[in-house]
Amino acid sequence: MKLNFEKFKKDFSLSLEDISREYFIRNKDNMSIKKESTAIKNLATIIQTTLSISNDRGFQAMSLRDLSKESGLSLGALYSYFSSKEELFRIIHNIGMDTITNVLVQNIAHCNTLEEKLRHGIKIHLYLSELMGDWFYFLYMETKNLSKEERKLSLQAELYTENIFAEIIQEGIKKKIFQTKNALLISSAIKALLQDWYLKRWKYLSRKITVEEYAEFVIEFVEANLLKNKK
Amino acid sequence: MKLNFEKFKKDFSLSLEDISREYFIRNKDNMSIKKESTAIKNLATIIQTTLSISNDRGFQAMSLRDLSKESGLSLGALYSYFSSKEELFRIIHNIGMDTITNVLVQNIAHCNTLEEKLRHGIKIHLYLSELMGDWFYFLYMETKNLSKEERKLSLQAELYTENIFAEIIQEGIKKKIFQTKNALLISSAIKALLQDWYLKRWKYLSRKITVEEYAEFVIEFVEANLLKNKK
DNA sequence: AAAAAAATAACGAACGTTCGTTTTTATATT
DNA sequence: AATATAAAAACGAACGTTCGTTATTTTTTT
Repeated sequence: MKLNFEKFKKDFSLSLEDISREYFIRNKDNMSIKKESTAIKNLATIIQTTLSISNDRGFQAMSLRDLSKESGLSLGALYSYFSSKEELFRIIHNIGMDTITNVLVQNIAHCNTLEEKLRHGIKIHLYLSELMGDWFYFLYMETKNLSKEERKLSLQAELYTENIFAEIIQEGIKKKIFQTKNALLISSAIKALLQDWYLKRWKYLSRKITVEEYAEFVIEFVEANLLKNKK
Repeated sequence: MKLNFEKFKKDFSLSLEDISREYFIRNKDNMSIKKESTAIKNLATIIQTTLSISNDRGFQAMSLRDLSKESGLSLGALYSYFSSKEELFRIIHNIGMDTITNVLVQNIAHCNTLEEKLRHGIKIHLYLSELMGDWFYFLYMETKNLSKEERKLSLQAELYTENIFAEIIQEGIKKKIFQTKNALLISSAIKALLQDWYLKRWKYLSRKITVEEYAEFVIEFVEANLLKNKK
């Protein structure tokens, strides 16, 4: 049950090609590209290049000519994989959301104690964002491109994660394991600390802090509050 | 010495007009608008509208026709206040950076105890970001528009704030007031929690959490770590 | 040779920007 | 005080360029 990053990384087999394959299989009827291997290869390239340019200069600032040049596909070829720039955004956004949500849901393990549950949740989030940093950063920074209604859905996803922690803490309070008046604020703070890891990658990278070290820190930081008068 | 938001708000007299006035006076030689009152009025409108559109849809997504329409100034008139869209960005970015830095530097008070100093720093940051939320959000989300070199300067500003807290904590460790192995990580976490306040305004607003409540929470949250084995 | 995929070329709309003109405001003259 | 003149500010149509997108042609694969 003891989770570390190496183990998570090994079990986490989702490559960009896997993600592209799943998308192709689900949507092959509406796609003009017939051959699976070609579709997957190019989809993976397109997504990777888009994430890379967007995270550097912004999705709006990326022209399709940029994408063409940096992906090695012609303008015409690109349009075999999406019908508009807006759709390209939606594809990446939706794939990212779904993938992340699925991995999180599947990995929220049933631990023995609530303390373990809390630690486990924090680690899973951090480890996943370590492996899918591009996606997390993109989803966070490019929400502006969504319509008003789509944004609301995106906000609910934010609250969803927060709620997972809130529920653990609430239950802990009932069972008198945790002690705090601010269960929701603490959940919110946890979320902020988890996000900092992928929003400020450059900082932690330059300081040579590993994801495991950071996870330990966050856990300690949070537990110092929840177990304040316990120890 | 006891600081609360109401007091800070009253003492903080900087309006958008004040900021525009200072910019005008500094740059009047290079400006085609001669009359101070006109320049200030329109500069304030331009800045406010740009911040508003940018924070909603993104600076890149804002066309100058949008800005013209929503500010009430014609396309031609706009170009009397800046020489290019890029310059408009730089003007707002630089004014924002300078203003915020100045206010912070001026308000880092010399408190009696280190604990007070820490609390004071947290409050000042939160109160200021409460009053200048638009600017903070803009500066955070639109860094992409800067050149590589300008970005580096921007990152150093991020580290500057962090360092203020790091130094307080370091000193506290020396004097055996605080206790932690992770002074820098805690500073980094403080920064993340302060940023969450203006990055997730919608969330805290909808939960009706006031800036004072949040400040109290952050202080409590941090002190629980620094004073762990003290109480 | 037929089908699929990629590359090329072209289109109209929208962009940032400029500029000749008009409107408004301030100054000078009667 | 009223009028004439000059300066300042605002206007919006038009320019060249770049954008997303589509139609056509070429290349590759089966």
